[in-house]
Amino acid sequence: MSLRHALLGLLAIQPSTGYELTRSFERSLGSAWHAGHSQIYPELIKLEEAGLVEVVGEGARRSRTYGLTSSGREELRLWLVVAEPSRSQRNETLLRWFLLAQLTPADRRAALERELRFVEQERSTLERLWDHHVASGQDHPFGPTLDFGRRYHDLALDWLREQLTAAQDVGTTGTEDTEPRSTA
Amino acid sequence: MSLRHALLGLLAIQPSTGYELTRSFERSLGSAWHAGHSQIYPELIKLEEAGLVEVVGEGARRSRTYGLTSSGREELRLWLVVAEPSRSQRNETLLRWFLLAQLTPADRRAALERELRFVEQERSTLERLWDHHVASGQDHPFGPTLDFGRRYHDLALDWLREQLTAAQDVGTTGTEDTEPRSTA
DNA sequence: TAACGCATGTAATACGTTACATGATTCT
DNA sequence: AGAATCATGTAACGTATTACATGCGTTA
Repeated sequence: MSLRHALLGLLAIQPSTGYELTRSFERSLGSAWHAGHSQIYPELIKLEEAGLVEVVGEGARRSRTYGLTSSGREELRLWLVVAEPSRSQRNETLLRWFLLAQLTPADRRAALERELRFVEQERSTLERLWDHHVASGQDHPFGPTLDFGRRYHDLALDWLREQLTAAQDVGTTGTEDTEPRSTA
Repeated sequence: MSLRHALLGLLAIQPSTGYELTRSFERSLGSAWHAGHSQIYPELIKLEEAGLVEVVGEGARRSRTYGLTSSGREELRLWLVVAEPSRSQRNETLLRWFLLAQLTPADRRAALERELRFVEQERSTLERLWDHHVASGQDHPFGPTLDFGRRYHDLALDWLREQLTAAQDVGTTGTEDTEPRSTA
């Protein structure tokens, strides 16, 4: 039940509307957790019924701004410090990377090049955000997160480039270029 | 629908029973995707009905070994090379790390120390697996995966240690140790 | 023969995605 | 006035988790 705690975490940073939370998932928390508005609005109502959040303001277009209650803050603390973490992950990108070895060298090169372009794109987006963060001089709560993302993408780029080099060596040293790595 | 492709990928490495696939998720693919046996057995039946896998052998205790059919191999190829990837992720551990900034410095230190112990443990397990892999001289399909995991864990250790140092500085330079970073 | 690990299955519940649906406000 | 964006909601469907359930084969 991590959606609940992701919402509490975002509301601990600042009170927000469901709409703003939806964008925070896309912009700040996307690499750790994903949720769309159709999940967020019902969950906010459940959190309110449970007394963990409360409406702290209403604005234009029927919007409600939610904030943490003290028991919401305590629940977040318990989850982060006391509760036994669940370590299970789902990362479709990583799944793809780990299965690329099953392709022919030609297919593998094509797939690796697509992944490289994707990661390069993401990396440069993060660099722009990072520059902006540094220039602002603000101690934004997602500063460390941004830095982690930059380093992760650098690692991913190195690894993908090595895999691509390895796949190119196979394809240019006389080995058949159309045979799978393992004929199983 | 990545479970389907994760299974096809594992069966591309070698034909396996549902039980073996369950363990592969724990041991090899755990950092990319998770699935338990109660999901795997029904999915294997659906894959068989769809003609993507077939029973290639039966063993003791009613076990069936499944292998890829040629259309299963083609489906895997299409997914890896042609299909538009879905990039959404869920990583509860990362979610926790990104929300730690919302805790008091004391709580944050406690949580970071727990995370450090966990990652150190994982890292040493990977090192043992890596040593074994290198010693075996075999070109195992999860060799690159293992290497990625080692580097990722090194990055995570660096980052966590930096966060811990920062949290300790806050707690030892006269600042209140029991106040949240942001009083929101 | 008891315990353990292998091997499979299903039912109930919870969680997540996609599609449908509506209306308010701002900008051009 | 029309388009874009803000802002919320729900229904149907698909996926995942937890708990329950059974039986075979090996080893101590």
